[in-house]
Amino acid sequence: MDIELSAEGFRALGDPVRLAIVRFLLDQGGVCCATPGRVCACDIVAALELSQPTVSHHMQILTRAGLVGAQKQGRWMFYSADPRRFAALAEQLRAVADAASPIRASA
Amino acid sequence: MDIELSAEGFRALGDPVRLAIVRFLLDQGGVCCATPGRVCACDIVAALELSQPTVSHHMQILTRAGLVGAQKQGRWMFYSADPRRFAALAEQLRAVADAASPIRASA
DNA sequence: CAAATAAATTGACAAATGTCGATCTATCGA
DNA sequence: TCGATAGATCGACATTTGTCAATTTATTTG
Repeated sequence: MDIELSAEGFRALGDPVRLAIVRFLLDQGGVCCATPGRVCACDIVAALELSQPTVSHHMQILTRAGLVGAQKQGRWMFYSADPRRFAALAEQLRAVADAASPIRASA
Repeated sequence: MDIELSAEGFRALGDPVRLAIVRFLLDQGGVCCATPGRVCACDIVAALELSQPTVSHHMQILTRAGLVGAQKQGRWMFYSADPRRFAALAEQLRAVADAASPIRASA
């Protein structure tokens, strides 16, 4: 319901690189150190061919927006998409779609 | 499916002012010249207390992203949220939520 | 402890973004 | 035709954003 919070979520998704990262998190193609359902930062760097600081920056934005969970394990940071947050944002858009439906209660 | 296109949609939603505009489009509280289901730019300027050029700019972003439809009628521009686009984006987020579900097929 | 590795932080910089005042264009009404 | 009004466009400006090289921090291993 909080507009500022929702905007942060959508803004985090409003970048092609970050959408690609999210997609990669789902694919989690079992690269070097991937555990089922989790992907480490190094995998993302390797897969998307971006510099390590750039990936770190994007992950910070995604985690701060609550879209991605981070979990440190030894040297590695494991990331995973948080289904609840995605579901919540999906719900909001669905609500707009329904409210904006051409079939509207005429006054 | 097109990442660049999706990113444009989410980016357009990633601003508190534009979210407020979308919400206002749904409320369409029957201000000065509002027709049921449509709101003119002047209503938005009045309601959100932004300058007219600023509103014009935001509406351009929303329409370019396909989230809002624009229709000129006489002196007025009527805007309305496009349910299809919102539904499409909602679907994408829902798909991520489902794919990222903690209950995953173990290999 | 020392070398190596994963990731965060810092500093820099170009590009994009949000905002407004001023102006221009189009349309309506007298 | 003229004045008023709705909205777009232009120009400017500060802020934010995306990116990387260089450095720092933390952890594992020889």
